Amino acid sequence: MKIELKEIIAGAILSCYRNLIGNEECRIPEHISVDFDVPKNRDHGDLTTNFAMKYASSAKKSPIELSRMICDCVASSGIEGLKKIEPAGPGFINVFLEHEVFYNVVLEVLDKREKYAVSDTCRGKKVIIEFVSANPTGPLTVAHGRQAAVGDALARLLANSGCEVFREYYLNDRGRQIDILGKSLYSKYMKLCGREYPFPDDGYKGSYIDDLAKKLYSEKGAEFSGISEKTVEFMCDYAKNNILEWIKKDLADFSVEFNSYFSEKKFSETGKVEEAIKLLEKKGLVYEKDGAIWFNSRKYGDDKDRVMVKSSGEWTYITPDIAYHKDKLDRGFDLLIDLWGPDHHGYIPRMKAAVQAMGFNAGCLKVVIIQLATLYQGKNKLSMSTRQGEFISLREVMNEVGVDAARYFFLMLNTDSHLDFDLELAKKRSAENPVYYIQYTHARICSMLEKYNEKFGHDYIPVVQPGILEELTNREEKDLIKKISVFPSAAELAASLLEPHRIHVYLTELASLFHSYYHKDSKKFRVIGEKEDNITLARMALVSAVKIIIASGLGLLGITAPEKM
RNA sequence: GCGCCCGUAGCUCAAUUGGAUAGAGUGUCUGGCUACGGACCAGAAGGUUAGGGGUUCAAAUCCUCUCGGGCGCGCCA
Repeated sequence: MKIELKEIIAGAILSCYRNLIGNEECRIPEHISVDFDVPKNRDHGDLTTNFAMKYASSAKKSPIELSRMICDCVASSGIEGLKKIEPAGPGFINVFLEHEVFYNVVLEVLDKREKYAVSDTCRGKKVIIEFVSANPTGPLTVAHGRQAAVGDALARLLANSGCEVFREYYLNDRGRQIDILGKSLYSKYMKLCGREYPFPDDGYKGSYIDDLAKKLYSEKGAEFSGISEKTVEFMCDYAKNNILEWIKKDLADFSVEFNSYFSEKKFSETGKVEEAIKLLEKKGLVYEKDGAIWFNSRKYGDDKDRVMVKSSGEWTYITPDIAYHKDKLDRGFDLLIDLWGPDHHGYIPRMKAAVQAMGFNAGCLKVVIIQLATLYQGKNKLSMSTRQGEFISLREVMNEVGVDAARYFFLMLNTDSHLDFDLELAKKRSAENPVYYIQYTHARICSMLEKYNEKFGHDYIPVVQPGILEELTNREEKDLIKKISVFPSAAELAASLLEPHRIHVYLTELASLFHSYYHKDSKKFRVIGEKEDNITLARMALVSAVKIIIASGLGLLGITAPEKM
C-alpha cells in the first residue's frame, strides 16, 4: 500500500473530524490518530478504521452518525486514488482504493526488490542483542537452538527496521560450574592414566567428557597426571576451550554468527565489576548486612534486596552481570535485548532495578523469555540435563531435519508458548514441515521463470511498461497484491513486538494465496500464455513480486529460498 | 503461600494488540493435472476461546475470582 496515500486519507479524516466538532464545545482528545487495518472481509474495503467509534463520545455523537459525516466530508475532498469511502456496521469507516494504487505496489516491489520492506523507523538506534550465552560446559541443546534461531531472526528484523544491530554471546567462563567441569574432566583423564582423582558429586556425566579425556590423553599422554591446583586450572581451560569450539561450529552451521563472544573471565579482570559496585555504593544503594554486601533493589521495584558480595568475599552470579549490562550501556547501545530461558524470568526485576540504579531508563532493557522446547520421542518426554548427560544436542537435530527446517520450527511459534518438538515426527515427516510449503512457492515460481525462457527464448525481464498491469483485473490477483502490500508493516510489527513468528504467519498466508491462484481455472488464470502478450507480462510481474517477497520473508528468518527442491 | 507465563477444533498452533462471520496445518471424509512443479489445490466435518462475574457500541484479547498446567521465589549458577 502506498504509505503516502494512507497518510493523506488519515489526514483528511482528522481534519474533517476537527472541522465537524470544532464549532461545538467539545473536547478534542490530546492524542488522536487514525489507525487503519486491512479487513479480512473484502466487502469491508481495502482499508478500514475504527476512528469514529473511538472518538464518537468526545464528539458527542453516535459512532454511526460521526462515521457518516466523516465519510461525506472526506469523499468531497477529491483525493486521487481514493475510489470510495463509506460508513459501515457500528461505525467503521471503510476505504476503497482505485486499482492503480495496487499496480503501483507491484512496480515498487520489482524496483526495490529485497529492500521493499526495509524501513528506517529505527534509524540511528544502536541495539545489542544478547542470546544463547550457554555455559561452555557442554554442547548446545535444542533449548539453545530455539534461542539461537529467535535471537538471530530478531537481529535480522531489527536491522530491517534500520537499527544498528550487534549480536553478542555472554560467555560464562569462570566460576563454580567451570570448576566442576574441569574436575570432571580431570577425574576421567586420571582414570586413563591409571590414577585416581575424585569425580565431583555434581560433576558432568555426559559422554563428551570421556571423549575430551581421551583426546587429552592421546595428545599429552600422562603429562598432567600429577595433582595440583595448576592442573585443575589447566583442565578447566582445556575443557571449556574445546567445548566453546564445538559451540561456535554448531552456531556457524546453524547460520548464526555473533559479533562478539564476551568473556566474563576477562571482564572480571578489568576492574569494571568493582567499579559497578562502587557506583552503586556512591549512590547509597548498597549496604552491609551479615557480613555480605547487599544491593537495595527493592527501591526499584524488586521484591527483595539482593546480595552482591557474599560474606566469603566472592561475587554472586548477578554481580558481574550487572556490571556487564552497565558496560553494554557504556558502549553506547540505546537498547539492550536479552534472551533468557523461563528459569530466569524471576531475574528480570532485579536486572531492571540494576539498570535504573545505575542511572539508565528501565526501558533500555528488554528481556524476551524464550519458553523451553520440550523434546518428545513419540509420546515420551525426554528429560534434559546437561550435567546428567541426558540431552539431545542441537547438532543432532540439525543433522536429522536440516538447518532450514529446524530454524523454521523454532521460529513458527510465539516465543512464550512452549514448543513440543517431537523428534520422531520431525525426522520422519520432515518433508511435511511447513517450511517446505513456503519454499515450494519460491521454487515453483523459479520454475515458471525457467519455463518462460524455454517458451519465448529469453529470460523474463521485470521491467514493466505503464498500463500493462491493468491486465491484472481478477479478484485473486488483487488479493495477492494486497497481501504483498502489507509485508512491510508485517515486518515492522514483528520487529517492534520482538515476535518473529509473525513472519511465518504472514508467509503462510501469502503462499496459500499464491498456490490457490496458481491452481485456479487454468484457461482464465494461466500465467504464461501462448503469446508474450500484456496479460502474460502482467502476470509474470505479479508472480515475480511474490517470489521477491517470499525470499525476503525467509531471509528475515535466516532461511534459504531454494530455486529447486 | 507469593510472582511470572500458558489454557482456542481430536492434536500442534494463529488471530493485524479491543473490531465486523475466531482461522491455518495435521488427522478423518470426498474430489482435482494429456497444461506453469501433485512437497500443490477445491470441498466437508470439527468451537459455550478452561469456567463464573465485570468493563463498552464491540472481549479469545482488558479487570476480577475459580480450576488446570509450566517455571521461578538461595550469601546456587
